[in-house]
Amino acid sequence: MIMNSSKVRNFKSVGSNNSYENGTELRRGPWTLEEDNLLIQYISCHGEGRWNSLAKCAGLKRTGKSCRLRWLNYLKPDIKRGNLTPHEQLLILELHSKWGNRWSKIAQHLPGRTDNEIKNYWRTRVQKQARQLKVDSNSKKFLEAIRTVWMPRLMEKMEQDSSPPISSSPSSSISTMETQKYSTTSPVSKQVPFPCPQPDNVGIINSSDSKIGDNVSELSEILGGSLIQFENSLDENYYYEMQELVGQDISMSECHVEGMDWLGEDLRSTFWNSDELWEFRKPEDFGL
DNA sequence: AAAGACTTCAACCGCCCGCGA
DNA sequence: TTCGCGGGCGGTTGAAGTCTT
Repeated sequence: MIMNSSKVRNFKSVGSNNSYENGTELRRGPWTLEEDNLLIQYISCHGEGRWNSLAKCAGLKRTGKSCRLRWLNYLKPDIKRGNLTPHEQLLILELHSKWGNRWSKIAQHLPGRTDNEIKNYWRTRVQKQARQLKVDSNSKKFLEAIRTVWMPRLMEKMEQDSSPPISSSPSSSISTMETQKYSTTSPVSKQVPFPCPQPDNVGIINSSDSKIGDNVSELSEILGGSLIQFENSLDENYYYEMQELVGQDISMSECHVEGMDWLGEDLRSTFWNSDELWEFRKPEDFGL
């Protein structure tokens, strides 16, 4: 895709330090179609790398860094455009919980997605929710919320998108079982508001011939089995830990904190974008 | 319909690291 | 050993688009 010309930014003029030795002014700001073509053609002939000399040789009045960024984030043929799929969002949430702001590392596990895109997603979607909840996006409570609300919803969405409507085959039962582990409506997940990573957990997820099974086993592989077997969390000690953490009573049967329904009916009925997932985004809904 | 507020995301910046001379 | 360069990374910016009042 070529630069959207309707979104042209009027960058401030380039300062004296932004020029070649020969006095040629360097361009900044949005790339033109012509520049994109120059870059694409040059790379297709000579390959990537040596970005500074590449910029000069290709006749681009850009810094090497700018060329590199334009290529990697926008022009590279395998770049995937468009909204992140639920599976990709789930991966980002999980991998971020594991690695933090290591965007490029996270991006390595999302083919066609760039670190910049993932970083933007995190800042615009995830951190936005944290702001609305008036919690730090790295706080334990917010991470809980991600795990107990957002991720189960993503799993549900993944299943919705990928599973055949009804089937009595063994593979579909695996898919259903998998969904139950994250589903907000399943008895199990309702009882477990806060699955913590347990590295020793194995095989939460059976591989199956269904798409969701593939996605999930991929996740499991990437995360080294750190996804949670929700059943494990039914342990009483865990339950009390959770109580202490939230500082309120949690009903084991309803995933319900006194005075607040973690996953109220309204929420359960709302789909699908991430904002909808957080319909109850008022801080008090989290006891914050 | 208009104006202001908010969101998105491409692009830039500065820091850091590795490598070769 | 040190210096310079290339490249990678995470954080930040800001114009355009969208939403809300």
